[in-house]
Amino acid sequence: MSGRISDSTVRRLSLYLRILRDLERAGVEVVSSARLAQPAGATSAQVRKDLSHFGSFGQRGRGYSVAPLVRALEEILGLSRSWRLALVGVGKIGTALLGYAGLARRGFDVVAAFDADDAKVGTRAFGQTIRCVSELQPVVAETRAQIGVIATPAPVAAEVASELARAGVGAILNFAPVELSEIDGVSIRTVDIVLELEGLSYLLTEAAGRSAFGGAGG
Amino acid sequence: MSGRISDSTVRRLSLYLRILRDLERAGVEVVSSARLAQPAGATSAQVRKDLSHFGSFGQRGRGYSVAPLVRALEEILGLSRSWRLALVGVGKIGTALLGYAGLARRGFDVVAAFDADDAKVGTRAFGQTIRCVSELQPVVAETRAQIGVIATPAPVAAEVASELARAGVGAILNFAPVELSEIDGVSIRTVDIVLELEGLSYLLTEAAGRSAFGGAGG
DNA sequence: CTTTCCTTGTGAAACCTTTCACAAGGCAAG
DNA sequence: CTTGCCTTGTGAAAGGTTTCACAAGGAAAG
Repeated sequence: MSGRISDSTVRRLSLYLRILRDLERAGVEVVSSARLAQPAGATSAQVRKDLSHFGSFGQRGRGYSVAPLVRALEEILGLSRSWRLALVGVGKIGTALLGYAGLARRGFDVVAAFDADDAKVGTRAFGQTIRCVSELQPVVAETRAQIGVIATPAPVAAEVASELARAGVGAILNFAPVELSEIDGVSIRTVDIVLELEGLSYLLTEAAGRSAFGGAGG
Repeated sequence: MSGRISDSTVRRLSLYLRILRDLERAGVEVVSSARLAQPAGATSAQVRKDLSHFGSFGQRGRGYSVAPLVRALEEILGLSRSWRLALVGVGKIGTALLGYAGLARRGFDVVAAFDADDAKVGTRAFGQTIRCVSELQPVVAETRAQIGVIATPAPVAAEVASELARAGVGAILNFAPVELSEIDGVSIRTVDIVLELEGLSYLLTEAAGRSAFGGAGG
């Protein structure tokens, strides 16, 4: 078992965990790979293969015991602990993140918030005092935040990313619409809303083309 | 050329387009696949392969003319027009989206906003009057929104999705933390922040394990 | 016109992910 | 204990994406 695990597998594991927690709350004790796959939009074989990378969690002829599998997935994903987040950029998206109670509930605690705007620095928002970005390095180091969240305008995102890296974060979640170049020892994920919309635009355009020239119409 | 284009190819095309627009603004007239690949985090071969699915846009020995390639990509991605968005859920994320000027600038216009909270219904936010979700179907149909954006709590997201579909949208961008089941004729993309953070949690945990038991430490 | 230097477009190869299909094994009923 | 049913875990096959490597072709210099 366990070599290098693909990104898509890890994504699905998160999804399975979410579904399993719902089942646990609903009092379900045992679940089959098929039942787990359905709401995840996966196949039963995929569920079994994904889990098999980490061990044997099921029982043949019976299925998976929900509670132990929840604990196992939490362990695998590193969710049996909590993580400290440093948020950079308290604009619209940053504020939405600060106010999103779901983060803390799932073990992601914002421990510091930064902005470059002097009008915002020193004010409080959702329990955080906003600090100046010039303090980023010492404050992030001191709070030992492990994950940096970038919600700044695109032009400064790269600079902020390398400051976060130097301050010691091991991972960055980037909401700025730029592809950040790799930083050694730091895992980066970018969430790009415009990119998602453009992807949908492509699919809509393609569908329109098909119905006009190819398919059965509609 | 052109069969079924993969999601990752479309994503990269969006990225290329963004980079090309920057180059165009900077006065660059010709670009090689290598130069285009670098900021996209791709390889030159990948750029050429991605583009080759749609035709021949370059000139051997020279590269790609920036301006024509920008127009071609806009055409391919369906961005030479604008799209109408219907936003459902004007909470923290919904408000951030409404206030995000970047959307309209790139041709994604919010033409209707809905919420279930009576205290919000009738108020205005960023130029939109918030309407009651009970009006969703007629208003979406009337405004002919092509893309629905779901920024509601998870439990109601599935119901909202099928209402949007019935009202005639062809695509949905979902910010609720649920995997929506497929709807015929509707393309769905989910942006799930907690999932992204959990992915980073996995990578951090894995890295810690490696440095403790395997790697050179640090 | 010839030579040199580039860079594209693209089959083929390598690599990775998903799906298939079935042996292994457990549970329950009789 | 035996039979029938069910579900896992997993090699092998299929399917997809990325990378390689090079022929084809254009530009520029002499």
